Amino acid sequence: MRFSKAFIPTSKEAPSEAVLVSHILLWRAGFVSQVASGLYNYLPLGKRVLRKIENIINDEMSRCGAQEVELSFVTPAELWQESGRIEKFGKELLRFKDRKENLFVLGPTHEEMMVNVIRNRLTSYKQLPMNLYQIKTKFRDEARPRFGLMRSREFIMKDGYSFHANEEDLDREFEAMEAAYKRILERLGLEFRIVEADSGAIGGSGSKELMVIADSGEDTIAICSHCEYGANIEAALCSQRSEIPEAPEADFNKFKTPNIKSIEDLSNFFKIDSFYTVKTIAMRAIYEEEEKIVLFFLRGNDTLQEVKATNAAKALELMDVSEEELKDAGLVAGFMGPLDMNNFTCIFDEALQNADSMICGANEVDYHYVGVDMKVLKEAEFADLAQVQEGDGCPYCNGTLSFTKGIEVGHIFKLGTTYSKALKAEFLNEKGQSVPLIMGTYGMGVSRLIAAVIEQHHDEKGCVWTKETAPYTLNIMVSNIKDEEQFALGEKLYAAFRKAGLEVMIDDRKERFGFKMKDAELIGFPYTLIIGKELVNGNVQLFDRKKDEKIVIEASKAFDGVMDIVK
RNA sequence: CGGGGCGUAGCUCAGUAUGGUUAGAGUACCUGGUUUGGGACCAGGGGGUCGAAGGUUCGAGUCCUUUCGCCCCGACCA
Repeated sequence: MRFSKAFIPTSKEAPSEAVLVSHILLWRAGFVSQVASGLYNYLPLGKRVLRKIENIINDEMSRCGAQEVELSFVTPAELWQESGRIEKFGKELLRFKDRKENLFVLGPTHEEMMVNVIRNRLTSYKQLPMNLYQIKTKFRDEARPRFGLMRSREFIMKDGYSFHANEEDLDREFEAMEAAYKRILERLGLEFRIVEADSGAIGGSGSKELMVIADSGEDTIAICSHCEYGANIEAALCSQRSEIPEAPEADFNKFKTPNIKSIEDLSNFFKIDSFYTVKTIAMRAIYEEEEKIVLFFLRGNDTLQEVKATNAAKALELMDVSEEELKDAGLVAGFMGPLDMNNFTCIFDEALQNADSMICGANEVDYHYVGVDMKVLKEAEFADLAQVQEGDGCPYCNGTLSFTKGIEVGHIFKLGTTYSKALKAEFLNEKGQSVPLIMGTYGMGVSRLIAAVIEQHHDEKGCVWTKETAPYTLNIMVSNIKDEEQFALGEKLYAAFRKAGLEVMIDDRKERFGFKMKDAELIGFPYTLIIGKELVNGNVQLFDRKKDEKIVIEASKAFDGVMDIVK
């Protein structure tokens, strides 16, 4: 491509609404432009990068025997009613009617559509397993799109779906997909971590997220200092505390604790470690049919992990409860405790199992119980509710956990039969029984990956694309196009590199050296071949964007010299 | 959906407190010239329904009302 003819609107200044470095640079370098909140145009350079990433994905998918399809973006609302997700997705589903008044939605993900495609077509165990995927525009009418391509409403996702006759085969495919996703991210040159994720209300036996490490990430992940363990904080586990503080000695008793409401006040008041206090958190749990107050109990030094709590309560979501509402329910803010709470659903954190010598609220203003043995609570429901903290022990080795921020670029999921049951996608097994297909789903945010690559690969001058992601591998920069020798050599090399199949751009614009160099650095070509003032000495220079250095090459050997480095 | 901020040239922004020439600057763009190794210089030029609608006023970018859009924090996010 000739720069003089290319549509690459670069800009010295950043748009005021952009905050994230990837958003700023992709905009400034002319890769994307914004249409409206959460809607972006891909300009020629952006489209090329997009295709690069898609090619890598396609390559790795075909190595795994997955087949590419393309499903309709507009999907009949009926399918969403059938699966029950039309309510669940709520306003994120963009709905509209056609001229015949039929209701449709723009696909935010395609489980329903894919199941619809294969049901009554994958009907025998002999046809299994099957893995079908697509790379396609998705639309989710997010309440709050932000951070440029990172979280847009219209975005491009690779979504794959596999179908199996049994759980073992799903496990095998899940691992194969994990390995494939790992290879994709490695080829893209990303530093990432595959972490355990919350499987959420969808159920299924497991899910993993692919997190690109970046300070700008929206997710917090806990990673082990020693082993491979990593988990989204929503699902992270930790080992049991190794150092147990000395237990306070006290017989069971009711104690006057005037105006002592917080855990901090309580541990100061009794001069004990908050480990021996019981934290009580009341939440309003929302269910499909009803809503009710659920009480969660943890050790005072732990904090409630809301996603874990939501799962433990099997609720759709949890809402905060105001002091007013607590009072109406007969609860005393600041003095709630687990004893005699038969009227409420109570869930205890596992750390409270067999806990002794505890201090907890007496459900009476200004009173706490001391010396409580949790064993008095018969048939209490225990679950993992506490959020892991930095420094906690790894659940699998003796390493410690630290927190880092990640960008979720992929999510792979063992779905099981949730959708095949809802949409009645069944096959005949070896025994001739009709059973639902067992499914896995594998998502990867392609447009988000573009932003993630730049989040990790940039400097103060601009983008630094890796060889596999760059829109063009080589930029030939003719310093002064009025210099006939420079111009002629540039054209000659441009033709030669093109013939050799290299993705090459020639900057033949009537601009000065500095101007063109700034653009080259902003755009982030991995290599720029500078044909300039050194030519009178018989030399050209190859600028390496990542190393930020120029090496001199004899002009007569430019082609081979560059090919050796660039290929 | 709650809280906050901002809408003036393609982009960055001044002007709005206290209403008053023909609405400005930088940058980008066009023409001519000079220049040619780090976003050059000189001269000339094009480009604006001041987000929109309504109102107050002799007069509104500026005041009032309504509304739309964009960004940030939070809620939310298979």
